[in-house]
Amino acid sequence: MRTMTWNQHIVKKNNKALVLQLIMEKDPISRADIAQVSGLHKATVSSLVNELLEEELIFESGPGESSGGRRPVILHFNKAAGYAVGIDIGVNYVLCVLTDLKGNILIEKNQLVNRTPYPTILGIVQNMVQSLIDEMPSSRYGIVGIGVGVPGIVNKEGCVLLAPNLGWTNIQLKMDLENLFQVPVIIENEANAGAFGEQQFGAGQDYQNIIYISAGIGIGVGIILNKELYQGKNGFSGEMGHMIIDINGKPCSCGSRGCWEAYASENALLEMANTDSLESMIALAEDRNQTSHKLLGEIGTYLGYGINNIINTFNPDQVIIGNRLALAKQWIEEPIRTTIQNHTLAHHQKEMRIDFSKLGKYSTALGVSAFVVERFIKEEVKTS
Amino acid sequence: MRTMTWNQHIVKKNNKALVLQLIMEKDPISRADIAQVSGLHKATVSSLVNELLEEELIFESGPGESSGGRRPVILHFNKAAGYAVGIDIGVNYVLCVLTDLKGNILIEKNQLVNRTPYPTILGIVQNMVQSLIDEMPSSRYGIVGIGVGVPGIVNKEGCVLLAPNLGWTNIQLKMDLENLFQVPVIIENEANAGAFGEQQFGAGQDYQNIIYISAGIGIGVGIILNKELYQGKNGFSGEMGHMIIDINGKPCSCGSRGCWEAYASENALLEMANTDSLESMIALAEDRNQTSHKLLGEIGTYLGYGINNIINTFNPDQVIIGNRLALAKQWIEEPIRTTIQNHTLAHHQKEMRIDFSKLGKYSTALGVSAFVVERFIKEEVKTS
DNA sequence: TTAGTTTGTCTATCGTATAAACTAAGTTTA
DNA sequence: TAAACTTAGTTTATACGATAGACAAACTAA
Repeated sequence: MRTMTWNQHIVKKNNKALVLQLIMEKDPISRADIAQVSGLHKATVSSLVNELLEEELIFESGPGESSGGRRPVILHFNKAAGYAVGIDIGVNYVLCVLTDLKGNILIEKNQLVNRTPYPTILGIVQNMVQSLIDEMPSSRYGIVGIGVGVPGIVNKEGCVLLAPNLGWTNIQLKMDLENLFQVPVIIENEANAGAFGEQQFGAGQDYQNIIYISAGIGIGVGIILNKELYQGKNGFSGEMGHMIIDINGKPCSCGSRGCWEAYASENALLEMANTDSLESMIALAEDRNQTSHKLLGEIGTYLGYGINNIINTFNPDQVIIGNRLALAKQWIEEPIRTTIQNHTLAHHQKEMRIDFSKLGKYSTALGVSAFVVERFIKEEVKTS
Repeated sequence: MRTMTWNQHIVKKNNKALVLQLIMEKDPISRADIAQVSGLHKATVSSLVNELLEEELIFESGPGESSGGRRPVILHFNKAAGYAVGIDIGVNYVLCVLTDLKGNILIEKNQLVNRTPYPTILGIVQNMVQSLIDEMPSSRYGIVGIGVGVPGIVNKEGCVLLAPNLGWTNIQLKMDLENLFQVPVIIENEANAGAFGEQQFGAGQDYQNIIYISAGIGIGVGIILNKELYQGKNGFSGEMGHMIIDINGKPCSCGSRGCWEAYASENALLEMANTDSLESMIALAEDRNQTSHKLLGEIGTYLGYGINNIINTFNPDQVIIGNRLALAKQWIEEPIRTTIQNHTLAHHQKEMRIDFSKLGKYSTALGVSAFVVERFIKEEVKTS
């Protein structure tokens, strides 16, 4: 056992990370501002900033506005120092984005697929990533990594243990992609990635404890506590789609009964409606079709039951509803809120926000891209 | 805004805390061992140890066994440097313990109460604590604090917002006790405290992510993630007793329907059995009374449903069942395990432990006492 | 002009961890 | 039994990073 030990190197590393983080967050910022806001001495800031300049993680632009004395030198985060690839593998699509270090999408590739055996998907991914790399502008660090979001159970070693809707078991996705592209690869569950995406760039930027509900064909949940993703012992946390909300309820494909996702997922909706597309349901509802309206409302209510459980469990700052069912916001928001009001403990409702995804279909891809960038920054600041 | 900044003082503080923690954990330990296991240089260890000796947080005993050279000086944690008071306020009792800094109980006071208006309870607590203080051995730091576990919703400012089974609302318990005894006071939800108690001294000592189920008159849950208590935004986390497990189920006192504690708590059991004591139910079961046996089994099954939800949500290392229903371990363990096996996702079951409380009725009192000690140690190491 | 202010750098100093020499006290070996 | 080796712990010198404060640069205000 070798416990965490503390020395000056750690101090420097952390201060450097702090300075960089401040520059990233408040982009046009001067050395003096950093010193004031961080509490570090201006000499310390100066030396750390100079190192970051040499590493091209930041750059200077001309002098800024004077506030009664010498004009400050304005610093910027060099979001183009490298690029990250974020991939969202869905049941009938693969979405692939190239982002800069701030999560802006530069290039986007989207491909529909009808069958999902692993070799097929791996081939598609390989082609998409290769074409992103070919089109990518040149930069100091190039591709800093590849992130992939998968609708299934992923362990901490980047192996997809089970993705029922893709028909995958024990897929060594991380290993395969690292062999193909020789860059760090991060594999995450799609809901975990979506949670991180919304927390970094979307609806959850101002909050500490966020539960993100990925309500699609199934339901998965991403748990952000104290701004960090909680993964559980093996990385399997958030399988709340298989939370029992009806002990005598209908059987679920997982072998249990009364699971939340058997009532509140897109699949459940389509089954109830006996139709085959969420979009057509929404179109019908917009045409004032009473049945569609009612069914969407029921889905909202069922979602509300599960969210009640989430709120009473986690006492979060915010619950974010994302993925496909967020498209039906107009029809499900009201029943969700009503259900919460009627069931959830009063103290837990105070100051608690329920929001819908802001990133839409990009939540997952941007989330994994952000994981990649985070790892890169941590590694870069450390080794110098 | 003043962000966390890093300097040498922090380094020293953390290293000192690390050294102290190692001494606490591996009690008979030498300076050389600490250096090896921590990775710190032996000179550093030596100087930190000397400071801790001056503060009387540790002490030396004679030389230990030689391992081929000079004999090491054995260091011990001075568990008698001060004492903590842990109080568990239940619906019909107040339990009050005096512990040393390692959580050993020196004195214990137990008092049954039949009604629980706040002034009455406060008076009882005051008397009990005062007599503990009177009987307490003298020590360098004396009483380092008082911790109280309460069956209700406690905010982070130590105010009991709601304790339905005690009939309390908005009780300024922390303030009142600090005024009475002039020492730091920590108020916590009973389940949170129990979780911490079991993690520190009981069934959960070897695990990182633990969910402790306090199954008593109601059900509360304490959440330990990465060895730390998770409290949520306001401190209200873990109200999983009011997780809906049956959407069309029976009404609960909270105003909702189908709450877990309406099915799996002691209250639920007594209602089903139409009797008034868990102990008599258990006695009957031991006399091979079929009805009692069956009812206890049903409670086990219902507990299992909720634990299923917990495991799928948190992917914990361990679930600990504590409080009153743990007394019925013999009758409920089997149905719990069967329910999990039949419902919970297979990957989540692997390496997952389900255990029963080891501290019994002391979980909560020892938990709050441990909170107090933790705060004291952190404070002591910092200021020097 | 001149004085004051703000930004940023440079130099000296301080605090902490570390390396290495050293002392202390044992064990092993010839 | 003495010499060589081992291990424990301390002392002294050094390295490294943050900080304080002096300083220079570049601006504003009067």
